[in-house]
Formats: sequence, C-alpha cells, structure tokens
Amino acid sequence: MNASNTQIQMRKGLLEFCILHIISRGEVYASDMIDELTEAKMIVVEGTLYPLLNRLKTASLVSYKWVESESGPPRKYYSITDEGKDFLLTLDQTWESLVKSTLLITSKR
Amino acid sequence: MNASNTQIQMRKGLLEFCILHIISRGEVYASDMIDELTEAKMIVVEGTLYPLLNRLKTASLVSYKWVESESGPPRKYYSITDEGKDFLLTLDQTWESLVKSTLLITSKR
DNA sequence: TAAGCTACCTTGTTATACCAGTTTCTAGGC
DNA sequence: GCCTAGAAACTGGTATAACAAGGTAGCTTA
Repeated sequence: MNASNTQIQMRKGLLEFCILHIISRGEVYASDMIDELTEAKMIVVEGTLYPLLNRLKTASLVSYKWVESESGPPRKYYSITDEGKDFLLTLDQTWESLVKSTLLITSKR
Repeated sequence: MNASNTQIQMRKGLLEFCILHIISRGEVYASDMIDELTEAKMIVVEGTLYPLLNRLKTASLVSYKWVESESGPPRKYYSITDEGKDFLLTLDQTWESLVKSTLLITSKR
C-alpha cells in the first residue's frame, strides 16, 4: 500500500471523464490528449488510453475519422457525439457530487 | 458504460482516503463508518468495507481493539496509527493534486 | 533499403468494488 | 432450555479499469 498505487486507484474512472472533456472541445488524436493530460499532471500511458478510446467508441460516446498526416502515419481524430455530450453532463454531476462528499468527510474534525 | 458504473470507478481508491479520515478523528467501528459515509452520499456496502479495513490493518495504518457491546456481539473499534497519520498526509496531497488537475482539464473550453 | 520515428493496438497482471452469501454472538420470547 | 431475530464481522466469485511491456504498420530520411 503505497502512495503511487493510491494515486492510480484514485484516478480510476476519472480518466474517462477528463478525456471525454478534452474530446468535447474539438477534434483531437491520441497524442494531443496525452500531451494535455501530461501537462495537467494527469499522467497516462498509451496502453491505458487506446483501450479507453475504444470503449468510448463502442459506447457511441465518441466517433473518429482517419486523417492523413503530413509527416508520418495517418491519425484517428476523435470528436464527441450527441450521446457523448449527454453522458458528459451526467459525469459532471457525478464528479461534483463526489468532490462534495469527499470534502464533507475530510474537512470534518 | 453507464453512469452508475462510472460512479463506482470514480469512487475507487477514494474510499480508502475517506475511511482513513473518519478513523483519524477517533475510535469507530464499521457501522459508524457506514453511517457517516451514507450520510455524505458516499454509499458503501459491508462487503467493500471489511476487506478495506483489513488492508489498512495489514499495512499498519490502523489498529483495532475488541469492545464488548451492551446489546449484541462485540465490535472492532478502529484507531489510526502514527504511520497512518503520515500516510493520510500524503493522501491529502494526492487528492488535492488530483482535483486541481481535473479542474484544469474540465474548466477549459 | 535500412534505420528510425510515429501512431495505433494487444496481452497479461494487479488492484479494488460489488454481490450474495456465511459465521458468530447476544438478547428475548415461548 | 430452545428457537428466532438481529447485529457484527467476514468470504468467494465476478467485473472493471489502469498499467507494463510488448507488437504491427506506415511514413521519412539518410
């Protein structure tokens, strides 16, 4: 039981929320997302991101299109679906409620 | 992929944090914790709590003593150890940092 | 054409929450 | 005394998701 593992466990499920948010702001591909997440200190590795994107796609929350790159292999550019927007709204509430609950418990003394 | 499952995943790892906080405030037993968590809308079932308490105990973050009840079977009253207090401080930081990162991503537009 | 980079994907492991039970102990009614 | 009810602690199986450590394929450049 160490802090690094705890961080992983706390982050669980949050990634889905964050990535859906990033995609909701406009078309992006995997490396864009990793860059932004890393910048926000929400470290993610590829092996985590790709399965997650596939889950979101399977659930019809996002869609993608292939775009040829000017330098290198083609990229999958993701965008959010209407269904994804709806789901994101409920995730916003879930997160807000979770923060409230945690604050309620951890600020008591 | 539904909101209820997402809620479970987001809560994952947070429980450890919340329960350590509750125990840090004074001696409590399992039902006390469930009551407080339920009140804060952080629903937990027994089958989740007991293994978690055992993990905390194994990691020497908490200790317990048996106390006989006036009505019913004896209870395990938990209290936090010095090691647990240290760990709780790092968890506070982990949580704070996680909230900041998430806010950074979700508030951008 | 070979090396190197970029982008996407896959497999196996680990950790944790949940569900649906079981066991143990005490109290109270008959 | 015996049985039931309820409280408290615990357990086994399942599902989910992140991670580590790879692999595959396309493109560029020397």
